[in-house]
Amino acid sequence: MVETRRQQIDSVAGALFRERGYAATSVRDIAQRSGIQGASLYAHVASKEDVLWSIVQGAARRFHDAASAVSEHTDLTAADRLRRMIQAHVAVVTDDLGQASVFLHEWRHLSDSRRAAVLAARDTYERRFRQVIEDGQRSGGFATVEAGLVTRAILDALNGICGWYRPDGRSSPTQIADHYAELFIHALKSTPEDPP
Amino acid sequence: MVETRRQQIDSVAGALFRERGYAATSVRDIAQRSGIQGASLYAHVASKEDVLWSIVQGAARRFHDAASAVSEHTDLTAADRLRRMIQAHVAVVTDDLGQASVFLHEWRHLSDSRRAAVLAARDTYERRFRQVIEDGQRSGGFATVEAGLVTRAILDALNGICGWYRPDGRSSPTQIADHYAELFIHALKSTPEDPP
DNA sequence: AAGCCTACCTAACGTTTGTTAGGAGGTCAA
DNA sequence: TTGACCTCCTAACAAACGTTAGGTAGGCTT
Repeated sequence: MVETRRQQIDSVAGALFRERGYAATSVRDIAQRSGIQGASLYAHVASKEDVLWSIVQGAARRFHDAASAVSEHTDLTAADRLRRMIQAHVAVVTDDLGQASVFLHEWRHLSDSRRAAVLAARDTYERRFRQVIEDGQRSGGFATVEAGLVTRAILDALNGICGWYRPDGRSSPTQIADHYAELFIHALKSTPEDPP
Repeated sequence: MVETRRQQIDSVAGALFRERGYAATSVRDIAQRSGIQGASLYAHVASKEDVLWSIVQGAARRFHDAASAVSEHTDLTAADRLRRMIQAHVAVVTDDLGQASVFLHEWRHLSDSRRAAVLAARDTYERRFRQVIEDGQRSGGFATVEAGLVTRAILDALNGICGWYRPDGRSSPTQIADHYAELFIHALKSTPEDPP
């Protein structure tokens, strides 16, 4: 499949926004790295914000799809579901660092209604994690800790990967995901002092 | 103690940089919220970057001091040291969200040499956490997990507090710190399958 | 060959940005 | 009272910004 110019622009912009932030990236920067002049970008996009929106939407869909695929497996234990959700999240983040990073950090530059839509999507996504933790607490596998705070800790840790992950680094996405899953699941496992 | 205009500017700028990002905050924004006109800011600061640098330096010092105070307690177990470091970190973050957030997220807008200095300070700070984890692994209290990855997870989770903490929220800084400390220390505790 | 469409270039525009320079008013010390 | 200093205001500057408009070249279809 041949990448269209629009797809290239989105990809280039995603990387630049990750490197510099949305506000510190100009349309001339994006165009230059795409191999065209600044104003030529407008043959493909309506506005700078449209590029941001396109990237954010793409990421939102990927995170949503990834989480949905796991959520439907109610036959699994909460621990296994959490593991799979962590694995899915890490996969989405590391598969396109620019896109994920923009979704996680640059959405605030969107105009009001779009920003509200993104926040809603992020809340929905976060609630899926929280639900799994609460399910685990109800079924007794997980300790009765503050589910909201734990959810935040997990997601912030997962989202931080955007900042330091390098494809040529020591750990592969799968290894990172497995380590993180082990860490947080172990953190949540009931101890003898917390009987169900 | 009366706040000087410079201190006010740093404080205001810290909050604005946290809300909007450095690049999307203009000197006119900072001045306006400080109660003066844009160009008047230059009676107090040399440049916009100088404001950023001032904030980043202040935060760097606070994080460093907080961690140093704990590191010196080699009489404590690794778990207790980690607990105290987490508590100290949360205290610094929540005590001045703007300053902490800028140190954690906006430093990349500094010029090259200053940016390098900040990165070095951040690395030093991160290494303190890692050292405690490795000490715990050596003494047997902590599981033999990837210390680097665990350090990243912990710090990313702690740094994420900048984004969602509200002084009028449900949890006080102390509660958050205690929950997070319990979570990560429990995550690191050896299990029966990991004998020392 | 002619016409249409797409994808680009170039020039330009109005706005915003970080910053400089000159001036005025208020305060303080001699 | 005078002079120096500080803190602000205002005007202005050069550069950068996101974007629009007009034009050209190439490819495709009839």
